[in-house]
Parts: sequence; C-alpha cells; structure tokens
Amino acid sequence: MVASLSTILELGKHRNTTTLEAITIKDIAKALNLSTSTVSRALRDSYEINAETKRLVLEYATKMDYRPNPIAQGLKENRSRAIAVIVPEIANNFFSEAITGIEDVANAMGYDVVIFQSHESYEKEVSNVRNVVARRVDGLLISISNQTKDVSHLSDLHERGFPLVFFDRVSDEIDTYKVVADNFSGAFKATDHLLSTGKKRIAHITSSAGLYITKERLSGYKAALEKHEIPFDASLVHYCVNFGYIEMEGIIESILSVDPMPDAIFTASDRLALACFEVLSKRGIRCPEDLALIGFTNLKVAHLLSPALTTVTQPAFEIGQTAVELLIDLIEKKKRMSSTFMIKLPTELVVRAS
Amino acid sequence: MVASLSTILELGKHRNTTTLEAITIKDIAKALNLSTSTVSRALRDSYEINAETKRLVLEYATKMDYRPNPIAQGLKENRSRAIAVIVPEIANNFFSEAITGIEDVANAMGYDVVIFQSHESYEKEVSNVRNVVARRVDGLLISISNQTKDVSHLSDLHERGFPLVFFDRVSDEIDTYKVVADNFSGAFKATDHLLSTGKKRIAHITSSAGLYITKERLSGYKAALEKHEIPFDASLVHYCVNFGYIEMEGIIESILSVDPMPDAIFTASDRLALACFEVLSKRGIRCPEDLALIGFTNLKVAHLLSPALTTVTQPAFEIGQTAVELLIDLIEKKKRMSSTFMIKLPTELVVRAS
DNA sequence: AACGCTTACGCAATCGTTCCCGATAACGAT
DNA sequence: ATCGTTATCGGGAACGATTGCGTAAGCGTT
Repeated sequence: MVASLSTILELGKHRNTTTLEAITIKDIAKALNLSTSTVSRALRDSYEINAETKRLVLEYATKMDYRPNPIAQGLKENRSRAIAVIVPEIANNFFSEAITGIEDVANAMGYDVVIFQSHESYEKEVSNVRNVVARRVDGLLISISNQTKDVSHLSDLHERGFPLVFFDRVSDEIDTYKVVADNFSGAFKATDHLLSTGKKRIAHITSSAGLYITKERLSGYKAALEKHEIPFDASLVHYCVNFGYIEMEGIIESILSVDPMPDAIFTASDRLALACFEVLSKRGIRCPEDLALIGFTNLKVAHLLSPALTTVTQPAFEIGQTAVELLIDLIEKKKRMSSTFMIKLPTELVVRAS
Repeated sequence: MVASLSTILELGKHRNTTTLEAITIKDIAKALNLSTSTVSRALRDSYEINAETKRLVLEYATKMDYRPNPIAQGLKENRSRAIAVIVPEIANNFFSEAITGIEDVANAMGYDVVIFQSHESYEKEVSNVRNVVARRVDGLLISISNQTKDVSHLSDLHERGFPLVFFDRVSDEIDTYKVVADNFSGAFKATDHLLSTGKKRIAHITSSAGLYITKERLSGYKAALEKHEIPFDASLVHYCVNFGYIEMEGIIESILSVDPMPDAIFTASDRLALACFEVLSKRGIRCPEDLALIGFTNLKVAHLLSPALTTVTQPAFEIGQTAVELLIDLIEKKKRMSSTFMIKLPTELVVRAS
C-alpha cells in the first residue's frame, strides 16, 4: 500500500527548493516508500511494475521535475551521450553552417555537441584529440587542420574502435566514413566556367598539398583544362599554409609576375577566397576584366561584394547532418560499416560578376 | 613490497589494446598490488603516500596512459566540468567570435564548452535551457533570443543558485553578471558620426524593443540627436523580429516613403546590417549619396563590401572571454558576487565609405 | 494440501573515483 | 612493558542509475 499522491506532494513540498540539488531516484523512492529499483523500472516503463505504481511514480516525478542524472547514467552505461567536433575554426561560414547541421541532428537524437577548434595548428589538434578521449565522449567528428600531416593521433583512436567520422578535410589514411562535397566536380565546374567564358590561363590557390580535398580539387581543375585542351602548368598552382593576408600578398605577387600573366584565379576555401579578394581589391586590380576570380566558398556575402563573387558553394549544413548521422550509426552500431566510406554531396556553381 | 616496474609493464603488456576500454584506477591497483585508495591518493600526490609508491603508480599510470574518468569524477564531485553556451545562432560573426573567446578561456581552465542555438526562437531557447539543466553542466552563458520576453526559465535557474552569466543580449530582470559592449557609446558614436557628416534625418533599424541592448542603443542614438539639437522622431525607429529579408524589405519601403525621407540609416547587429545592405543594393540605392549606412556589426567583410560599410564593432572575443571568466568565478565561488553586475567593453567606430 | 506459476517488488552489485575511517607497523618516550 | 606518534596503506561507503537475481504473495491446479 502506498500513500496517496496528494499526501506525498504535501510532504515533498518541504524539500528545499532554493538549493541547486536536483531530485534523485532515491528521493522519489523514499517519498513513495518504494525501492530505487522499482522507481527506476517504473520510470522506464518496465512490464514488471504495477500500473498503479507506475502512475504514482510518474506523477510524482513529473511534479518534482525529476530528470535522470546523465552523469550517473553515463558512468553506468559507459557513455556520455555527447559527441565532439573538432574544426579548424568556428568563425568561418562553412564550418559554422556545418556545425549547425551537426547540432541539429545530434540534439534531435539526444546527443550534446562539444566543440573544439584547432586554429589550423597540428599541436592544438593533437591536444584537442587527447582532450576528447579523456572526456569520454561517444564519438568524434573532425575536419583536420591544414597543418596536419601525421594522423596517427586519429588512427590510434580508430584502431581502438573509437567512433570517428571525417568531414570536409578528410584523411585518406584512415578507413572510416568521410563526408565531403564533390570537390572534383566543383573544381571542374569552376574551371570549366572560367575557360568557357574565354579565360586561358587559370591560377589555382588552394590549401595544403597533403589534404585529400586539395588533391580532388586539383584533379577537377586539371580535368577541365584537359577538356579545353589546355596544358597543365604546375607553376600556376599555389598551396597555402596559414591562410593569412601576408602569405596571400606574396602569392598574388608571384601570380602577377608570371609571363604570360594568368587571366583568372580559382581559389579554395572561405578564407583563401576572402584573402585573395582583399589583396586584389587593395591592389586596384579590376575584376573580372584584368583577372577573373572564382571562389570555392560558402561566404554568405559573396553576392554583396563588389564585384559579386562567383562561387562554388558546398552543402555545409547537409555535410554536417550526414556526418553526424553516420557517426551516431557507428556509436549505436545500428549498421555495420559499409564498404563505401566516402560520401560526396553535390556542389553548386553560382555565377556572379567576378 | 611491490613488484618492479619492468615486471609490471611486462604483465600489463597483455592488456587488450585493441579494445575501447580505458584503464582505470582499479587496473592500476591490481597490477601494483595496491588498493584503489592508495592509487587514487598517489595520483593526487597525497602526503600520506610513500614517495617510492607514488613514483611507481605515476610511472605505471603514465606508461598505460591512464586518464581519470571525468564521468566518474563528475558523479562523485557532483559537477561535469562543462559549461553550456546558448546563442541565437553560431553562423554569425559576432557570436562565433564570442564563442572562440569563451572556448579559449574555458579550455584553459579545464572546462568543456557545449553549444546550443536558439535560432531566435523562444521555445527552442526554453527547451535548450531544460536540456542544459538536465545535462548537469556547471554553468550557463546565454545571449537570449530576440523573441524572448519572459525570462522565467532563466530566473528559475538563477534563484536556485545555478551559475548564470549573460552576454550581449542580456536580461535586465535578473541580477547576475552581464557582459556587453558599450552599446550606448557605440550608438552615440555612430549617430554622431552621421550627423557630423551632414546627415539630418537618421533612421534606426534595431532588434526587438524588449531587449536591454536595444534600449541602450536607442538611448545613445537619442543622445547624439540631442547633441545636434535634432528632435527625436519615433517613426524613424524600426524594431525587427525575425531578421529576415522580407521583413527588411518592408522596413526599407516604409523608410523610403516617409516625408521627408531619411538620409541615413543606423542598423544594429550583423544580420540586420547585412539584410539592410542587401535590400539597398538590390534597389539600386546609392550609398552614401542617397542614403548613408552604418552598421553595429562584427562582419569580417565590412571593408570588402561596396561601398565599404562603416561600422561600430564590438569586442566580441573579449566579451566571450570576460563572460566565461565571471562564470567560472561563480562556479568555483572564488569571489562573491559583487554589486557591479554590468560590465561594458568599449566599442570602436570604423569609418569607411558608406 | 502441496505444487508451480505469475505478478510485483526489493536486495545488492556495478560503473570509476574519492574520502572518511581505521588498521598496522615501526619507533621513541615513559 | 605500555603507550602515543608518525608514516603508510586498505576497507568500504558513498555519488545516481541500472539490472540480474531472489522472493513473497496470490492464485489456480491436481
């Protein structure tokens, strides 16, 4: 026999509501004269609990605004219901949109998202990864830094069976899911567009040579050149390391001094496109008359620049969503790793003035 | 008597390194023939543990790459060493920069940052807050949504002693730390600049009327008008709700149709400035000839727009840093709440073409 | 009446860590 | 010889939730 709910609530009212202490399963058990196991089972709607008891527990829990302590659950179930995301930087439209996609899906599935930034530093990335494993998150989504050559900090994780999914800046040394934009096709479309509009010599400013996406984009660039029967000139390809303004100035300088001078530039990434645009406009170079420009970027303001920047945009939000869905699949072992690790989402060429 | 380290490592080598299972304090205890309490104390460098024992434990722990399980520690210490941040949206330069500041300090202090977005929705914000308390994070940093009128979901938290710090979009109903830019001064500088360059009628497009920062900016706007002895005209102030393009079109429409027509616009926030800029350029309005424009924004590309946008920029990174420092003070009760809750950081007027 | 079965619940262990109590030596002081 | 100290360590109970196992009560069956 258990006391009536009204009686119980009358007693419960004396709980000190001014403290931070949350109500636990024990408090409920004590209040209802039940054991913690019964309360636990009642809350999880176990078949072996009497309907009336369930009702009482549920009602009391609701009134007292009971929430299971996820830390205790995590300890018991050896999981944290949190996933980590490591990106080069958050203040970048592509990544912030991707993170929004990640957060969208993750929260809906009951996961929290813990964010780390590598700031394009290998050391910071390694320390972030260390942090991530120490934190016992359930999985990791990562877009590796531009400086990262050695991915052993990640392959270690992967070999130990830790759920790991790459997006955008993926590693080709580790066999797990990778979600990227169709970089080949995007680069092809961009280059092809420039060539189709009469440009002949196209410089390519891109991220570090080791990155998979860099290679893919270079292939697309080359394929378009081939289509238009223009020989590939390696001296027109510039690899960036730190994405800064100074570095970009040097690159533009060297591009302008080649003979014959290029008549178009195809840049990769938000930051490179922006830096390039900035240097060009500072130098008073007319665009697209002197030099056409096309960016592989997700800048929100591309159409507001002057001239409006022609871009290849990536489905950042969807990339984030897809990546986190795969990660949660891995975590919850819903499906076994398929053989198709690489998932490519279509890019879009948005032709504007530049 | 304990075994030598080499012997122990020889034995430890047989641990299955291909599993995800991390080494625990128990494993160390078993391997070294000690109790868990001794190991625990040795690791925390307790005075009551023999130096030699400490050395052994530490050495073994290092070799085996032992990391204390933060979930277990959290359960024991009733804390998670994580803080939550709720912002309207991450894909916004001001907020992403602020978050970078937050992450910077928080990680250095050993806290993780869990991010939630309200997407300017009151309901989403409330559900985010619910999530946050359920997650047992140690504290909350929040910039409230534009739609939020009722802050009872936050005052509840605050009354229960939950560490809470506002930044940017603060509430004036709750007495806790608030970190903001000096909105009054920023708005004053912006308006004063416009008036000093000969403008007479200045429209003000701003966020929702209930927000504290909206009021502060309006005050700064009014003060500048007063300085130049121009009467305040309430019909020139437009409050935005959802920050969308459609809404902005209507506002610009009504601004253009007033008689006499305003000759300048002062907008608040990244999104508003951008939307306003976009509508104006779509309509082919010359700027600053027909209509001058100044934005209260942290857009990175302000100088690349055409015309380059004159802005009042906020110290977003520092706002984030300051806010999280105060929050951690609250969490660790280092200092008692002082009487000065409101902390204002200086803004900067960057004069450009518009 | 003795048995088995179902229903409905409690006990206690568990997750990894911390920490309050002891416990046990060794050693000097009385 | 007895006691108090000091130095080192272990036992075991927490923290909150989950879960395998045990079991009492109730009921029907033979």
